[in-house]
Amino acid sequence: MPVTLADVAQATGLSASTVSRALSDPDKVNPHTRDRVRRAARELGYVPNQTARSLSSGHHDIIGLIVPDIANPFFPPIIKAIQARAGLKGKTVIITDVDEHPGDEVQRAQVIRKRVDGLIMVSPRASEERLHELAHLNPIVFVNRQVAGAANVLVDNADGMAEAVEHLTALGHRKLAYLNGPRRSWSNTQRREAIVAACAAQGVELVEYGPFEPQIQAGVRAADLVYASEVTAVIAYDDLIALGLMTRLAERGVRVGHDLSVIGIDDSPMSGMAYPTLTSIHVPGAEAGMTAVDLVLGMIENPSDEEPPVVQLETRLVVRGSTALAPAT
Amino acid sequence: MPVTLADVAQATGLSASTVSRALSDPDKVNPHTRDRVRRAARELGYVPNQTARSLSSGHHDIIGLIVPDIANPFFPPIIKAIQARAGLKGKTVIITDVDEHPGDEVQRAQVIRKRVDGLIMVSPRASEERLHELAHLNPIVFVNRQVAGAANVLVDNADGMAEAVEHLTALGHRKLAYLNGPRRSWSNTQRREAIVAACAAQGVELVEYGPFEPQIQAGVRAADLVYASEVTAVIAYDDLIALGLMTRLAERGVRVGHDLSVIGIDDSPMSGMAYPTLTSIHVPGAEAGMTAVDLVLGMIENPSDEEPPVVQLETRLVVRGSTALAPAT
DNA sequence: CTACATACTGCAAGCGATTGCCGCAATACC
DNA sequence: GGTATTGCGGCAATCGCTTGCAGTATGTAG
Repeated sequence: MPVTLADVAQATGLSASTVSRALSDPDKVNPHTRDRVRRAARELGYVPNQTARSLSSGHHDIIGLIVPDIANPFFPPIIKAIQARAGLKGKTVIITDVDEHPGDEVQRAQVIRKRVDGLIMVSPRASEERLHELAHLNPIVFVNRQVAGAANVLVDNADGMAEAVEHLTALGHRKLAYLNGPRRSWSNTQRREAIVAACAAQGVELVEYGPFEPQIQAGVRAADLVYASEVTAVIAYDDLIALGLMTRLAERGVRVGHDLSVIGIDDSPMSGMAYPTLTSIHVPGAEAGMTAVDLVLGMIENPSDEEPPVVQLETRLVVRGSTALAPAT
Repeated sequence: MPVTLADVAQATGLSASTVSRALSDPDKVNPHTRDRVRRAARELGYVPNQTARSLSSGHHDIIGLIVPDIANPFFPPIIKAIQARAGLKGKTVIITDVDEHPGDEVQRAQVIRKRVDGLIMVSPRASEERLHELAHLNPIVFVNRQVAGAANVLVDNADGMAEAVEHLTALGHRKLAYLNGPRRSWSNTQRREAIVAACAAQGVELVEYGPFEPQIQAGVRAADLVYASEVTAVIAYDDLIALGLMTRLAERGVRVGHDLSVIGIDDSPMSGMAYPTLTSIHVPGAEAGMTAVDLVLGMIENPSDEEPPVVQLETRLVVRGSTALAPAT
């Protein structure tokens, strides 16, 4: 039913090889022939069968992307950055959402890997050992998650976190809370350690709550814990939790940015749109995505056996309306 | 380098055909042989080459999904519903975000189509003619966009819109604004016509603004227009615009849900989390997604030449905190 | 006029699976 | 015990395209 290369060949009286070359390697064929082929292809409505092409050529011109949860606003900008960058290089991106099921990640990666030239996994949740199994299906790069022996694009939370604590102390806060993310989250470990270090360095008292899932609902739940405590400022594992927190606090009559300061992490698009606007630690997701694409593409072009590259990106605090002077005691 | 079927065949002393059957059609082979093959495959680390499998079998066990913008919170629930439903039936979903570039949609669809067994396009932005070209690459189903001659899952905005206007008039509002979505958006046309009809039916004065892009920023811009007008209630093309509107109005000291009522459309996850919570017209995205999957799968199983199915889903109003009695004049 | 590049194009061998058809042996039946 | 059945497994064709190699024609040089 569908038009194949052979049909075009027959229509033009040429061989399949020539048609193939005319279409995908124009320099190797006589300009006149090329045009004739192109015209015929167009007229017949020929669309190359990518599957066949991949099978014989060995590449797909696709890069695979695995994210934990597209509903989390942290990811879309990353995804878009990746798509844009890949598009620039003539690659298509296919996205898979594993819906926060760590168990699926590895398996999905294995399957997808067979259909793409390279893989990018953003913030994978699976255990280090399991991810390690994946390191071998090069090219693969892990974003926002350290996996020894594999290409990594990492985000260093320390700077931003230090800035955040510094910002709060400057505003007079002396006791603050950290709302933990998922217990097994690598990011949470990083962030938690960074804040503990920052608080210790700056002599601020820290209490912890959680773990909380990176969802608005969890922030709502967190709000009541915070409300009952005596902290004057809160740093949340991510913007979603911060947002849920703010909403719930507003309901209970707490004026965020006045009675209580809140800082989120990720600097997702929502943070500028909440009310009050959310002070947040900017995580360079888009840059990370673009870097990841460059790494994958690089690894595709010259697959070396050298130690895979590791890139570190930095975070910084973006101050908005949710942080203010500590209330007088 | 990679282990192939032939390798497993050689290792077991069997033929490739037998190995193939043992792996993908277990009943056609002796249990003992089957186990032997499985073990060998496991030991060798054999992973079937999906590309080859697709080429020869003609199917991919994948369904393609094209969405305009994953950053728009309206889509993730749909995407997840689609993935869940497809997963249940043993299919994988690959997502492509066309980033609101209508021009890309058709081309992307053509390309993707070659790698999947069926296609779902959610809220495509391209013109009807262009979409019509796609109708032929069956199975394909359009969600939230009517394309004559193709399978459709449509959402009827009329009910929800009527409820919304009714709700507002019951609260005493007599003059309201509609914030238009993108000019060429099919949904916007539907919604606009529905609200015009509802207002006419209920004797309410209507003013229109826009078009606005479905983004929070656009809502911010809309806010100033609304502020300067004399309406007491606003219905926005979607929740994002409504959210941006509310944020900006809050900044300007307008108490939404008191001085002014706001209704969004989509009932996206954000709406319950804003402050005040956003009254919104619930659009059954998840149901639409699931239905779409069922349609595609159905069309794959028995490709008929009959008129492709069209399913209509309904909307309803979900009242939250952003709507209240009209202020006394 | 022969000899040798040069430029295109065709041949045919894959890529790695699936699958219809056939043959063989073991089992069943009478 | 002879023949019809049935169950397994192998052969080989096929999916649609790419690509190394070889062949032919044209052009240039000697």
